Amino acid sequence: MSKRVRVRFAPSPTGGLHLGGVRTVLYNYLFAKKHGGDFIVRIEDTDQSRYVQGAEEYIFDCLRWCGLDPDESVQHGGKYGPYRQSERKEIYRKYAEQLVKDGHAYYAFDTPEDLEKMRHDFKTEQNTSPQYDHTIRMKMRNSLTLSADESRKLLAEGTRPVIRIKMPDQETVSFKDMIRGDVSFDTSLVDDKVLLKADGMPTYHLAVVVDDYLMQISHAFRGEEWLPSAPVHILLWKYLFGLDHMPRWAHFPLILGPNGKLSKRDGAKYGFPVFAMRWTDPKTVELTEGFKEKGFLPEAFINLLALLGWNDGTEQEIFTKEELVEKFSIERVHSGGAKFDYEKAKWFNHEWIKKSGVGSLESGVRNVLIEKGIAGIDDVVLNKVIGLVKDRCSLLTDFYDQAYFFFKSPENWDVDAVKPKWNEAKKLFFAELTRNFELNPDWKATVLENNFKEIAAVNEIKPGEVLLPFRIMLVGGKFGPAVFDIAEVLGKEETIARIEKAVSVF
RNA sequence: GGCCCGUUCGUCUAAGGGCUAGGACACCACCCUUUCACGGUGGUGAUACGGGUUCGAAUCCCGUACGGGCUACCA
Repeated sequence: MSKRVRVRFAPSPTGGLHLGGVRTVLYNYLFAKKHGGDFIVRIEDTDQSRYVQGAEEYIFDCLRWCGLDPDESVQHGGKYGPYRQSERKEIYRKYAEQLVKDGHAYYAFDTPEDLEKMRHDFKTEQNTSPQYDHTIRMKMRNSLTLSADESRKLLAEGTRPVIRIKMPDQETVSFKDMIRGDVSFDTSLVDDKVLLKADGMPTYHLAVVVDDYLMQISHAFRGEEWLPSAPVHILLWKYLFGLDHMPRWAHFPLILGPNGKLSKRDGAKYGFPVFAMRWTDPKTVELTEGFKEKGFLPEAFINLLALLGWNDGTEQEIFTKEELVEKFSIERVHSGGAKFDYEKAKWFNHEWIKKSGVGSLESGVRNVLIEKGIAGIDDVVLNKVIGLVKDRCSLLTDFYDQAYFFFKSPENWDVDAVKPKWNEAKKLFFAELTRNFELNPDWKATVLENNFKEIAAVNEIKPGEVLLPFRIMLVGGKFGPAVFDIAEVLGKEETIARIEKAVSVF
């Protein structure tokens, strides 16, 4: 039977698509693709008050950039739609009422104030946060405690009830997590979760079960933060559709920041991005850069995320997406949380830049240079430059620091490195060098190097003494790739111009 | 507080009863390089603690500690 794997997203204002989210998508995607199944993305806009315009598109943009496009979604279509939760409202109500009819759920009329009072009144040292559970449900206002007449009266008055699951007392619910093995819960310690809210929208708990059934989901993998509510979902499966149809579950470990949990809110505070792509907080209009803007390649991004909590058992660390699909196995995903290490992330990107062909880096590098104000970039020159400097760039944005001097003549020179040993003999050498370069018909690095050394020999100067000044003339400092390669790319006119300009300053 | 999950170098991890606990990032040293990187070689560095089970435990069991998650008409 073909596998159908889904991942769910809430377009909420709490933040952009963060590392953990992308990794969850990635593992779901890899599993689906490995088994020739369908990868489905669901949008959870159950809480309309939190819904943010644009967040949905943002999520799909991120997935597109990562190369993790779904087979089915609100954007991609599919035959199990609608794929947006708010368009499935009536479906959820039907199942919630079915549960009430079967005695597995009940209407609750408690107001937010009632609930607050309950949490206050029942709070003790042993129980610091009381829950709406089997011990107190009979002390609240719901269809279990009120008579039919009283309920009808409340409804007539316009009170909109919620539907809560009636958790059984003293039952053990267990399931086999594909990563953790057997996990079990005592139902008396789980509260009566709201299934259908007063506004008629379902909570995650109802929606996830109903949708997974109707959409014939075979596997559902999510973050570890969902583990405590698993018993609710399992019970709903049991009551509504039977455990035989329940998808296989796996709960991924969390990705941690330097001091504990990785918070979406803290965005850029860590000194490294936490989002896949730039996210603008709609409330504060605060803009947070993502891995894309920081100069990561999408191939490197999914590679490093895949290895944060999974490995194939060999010592291989660099994987293409195709290799990941082939080698991924859910059983090899770790159960422990992983702390994110930005240094290692940059190493992955560096490896990918080195591995990438000049052509595939071209547009990304061009954008970086344009953003830094370098205009009129020649294609041929850009390609040569990328080939020359890509081994020394960890991030796409490093290309500016490593290559700006190909496009901008130096304004300042590291004169301290030249001046102390600068003399007439060297001046003469460079005068002769420019004359030689002017007449040079074959502007190639190797030719330039030979001529350079010959002139040095004739002038009885060690090449080493004039090599560093030459470099500083061309780029301004003690950095960059091999000097003669730089000169070749710069071209005859520019090289000579830079030498003459610098000589006049030294 | 209660419940659940977890714990191997600083970090990501390998080793699922059996050689000196392996690799990668970071760090340090040396080599290469008439700049800086890349690269190469080597080095420092870990089984949280205490009990069991076993000829033998990082590995299985129990307890403790620590970390994380959940405890909303959020997801």
